[in-house]
Amino acid sequence: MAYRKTPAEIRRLQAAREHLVVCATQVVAEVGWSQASVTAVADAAGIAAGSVYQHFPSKAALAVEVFRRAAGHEVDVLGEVLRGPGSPVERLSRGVRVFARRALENRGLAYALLAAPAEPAVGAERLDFRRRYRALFAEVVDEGMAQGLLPAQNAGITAAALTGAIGEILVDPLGASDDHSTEALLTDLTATALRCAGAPPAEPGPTTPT
Amino acid sequence: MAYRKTPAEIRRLQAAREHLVVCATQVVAEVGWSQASVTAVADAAGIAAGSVYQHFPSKAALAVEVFRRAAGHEVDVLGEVLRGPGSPVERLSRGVRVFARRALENRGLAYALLAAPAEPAVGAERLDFRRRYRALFAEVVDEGMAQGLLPAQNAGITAAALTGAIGEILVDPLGASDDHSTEALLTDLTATALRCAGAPPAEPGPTTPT
DNA sequence: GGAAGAAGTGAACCATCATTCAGACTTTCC
DNA sequence: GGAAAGTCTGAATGATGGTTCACTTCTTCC
Repeated sequence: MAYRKTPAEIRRLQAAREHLVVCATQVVAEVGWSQASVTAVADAAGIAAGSVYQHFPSKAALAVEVFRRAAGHEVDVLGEVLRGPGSPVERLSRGVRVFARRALENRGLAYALLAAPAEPAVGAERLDFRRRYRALFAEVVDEGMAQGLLPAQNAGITAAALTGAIGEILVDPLGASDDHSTEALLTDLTATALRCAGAPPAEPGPTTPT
Repeated sequence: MAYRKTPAEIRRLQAAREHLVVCATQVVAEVGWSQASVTAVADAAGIAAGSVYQHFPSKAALAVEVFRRAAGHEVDVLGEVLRGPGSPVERLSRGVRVFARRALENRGLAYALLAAPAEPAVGAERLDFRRRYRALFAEVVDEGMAQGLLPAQNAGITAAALTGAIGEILVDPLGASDDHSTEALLTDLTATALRCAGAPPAEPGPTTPT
């Protein structure tokens, strides 16, 4: 007989899928892609390994979904800051700060998104993700140049440098751990980013000598 | 009975080992760590898979050797430029150019060294490798500050930004392929790097091509 | 209530490699 | 020449981990 799923059932399935994605994201943030086996993820979500395949055709598909969600959110947040109010230089400054702060506050996830070893499907997503980040930064740099606030430069390269710098610091965080040194790190990083874009040096902030 | 290997035999074994490492490096540069199976590497070297274990106790050990060789050479080359003649700013400029040019000219290897997915043992080596790169850059930046050529800054972060920027451009090379755009890319990248370190923009004449 | 369809389970299955090892082949030394 | 020691081979072994599937449990609908 026909069997049409009741709305409640549909919702339940959606919720189960959602729960799976959320749990998988946590697992990935904690142990990285390479350790996030189907079994580990299923366990974390409280379902059997086989049930994962009710929601996704393969492990890779689940991984891509996890990545897209998390990465998309980060891009959205950064985009809002970079396209928000203020001069291009102010927005750039705030954008770098937000990007870096979010990364440092959820380092596991940030590392997974930016750098952690992953299967090819995720690697492809990551390329796109980085490209979008760079496009956002480049847009602001271009605006800054148009307004005469920034010197002539290759905005794409500046944007790549900003993304790379933040990623690099994430991977080996120079021993930052407590709140104070995190703040100092953010300040120094922002200063470096502004110099990198050629913005006139702001008021001298606290600089941690190497 | 005792059996002492004849000098010729010792040389032969050394050469075999050497040949294996060289071939493995080529394979890694071409297909990446993840595709460089023991069989693939052994085939490339013209020996049986089992013979790899005459020279290395495990695949990881071979991978580490491959990495150390290639990475060590890169660090040496960069170190020579950065510690060579010229003002800190000139050296920084030349160093970035050399680093980036070498990477772009052997992109497969550079990608393997800097970013490609790899087993944990190689990942650990890579951390060290990046740290050494950063230390070299930071040294020059510190010198530049000491001589009043560069503004006060966190040299470690600047160094990280330089490393990250070059790596980032490598991973997604902005469509550069022919010689001219590669040169343009290097020029733009060098300019970005100098800005990043806070070097006065109009200062240098045409930088010495490597 | 009960038949039919769908979702959930988890042990079995299977593909992929790193690693081993018994036997073939080579070199040393008397 | 030949025995001992070493090197080389490549198929067998073993571990890992994604995927499947026969079966159980839950939902829908009459």
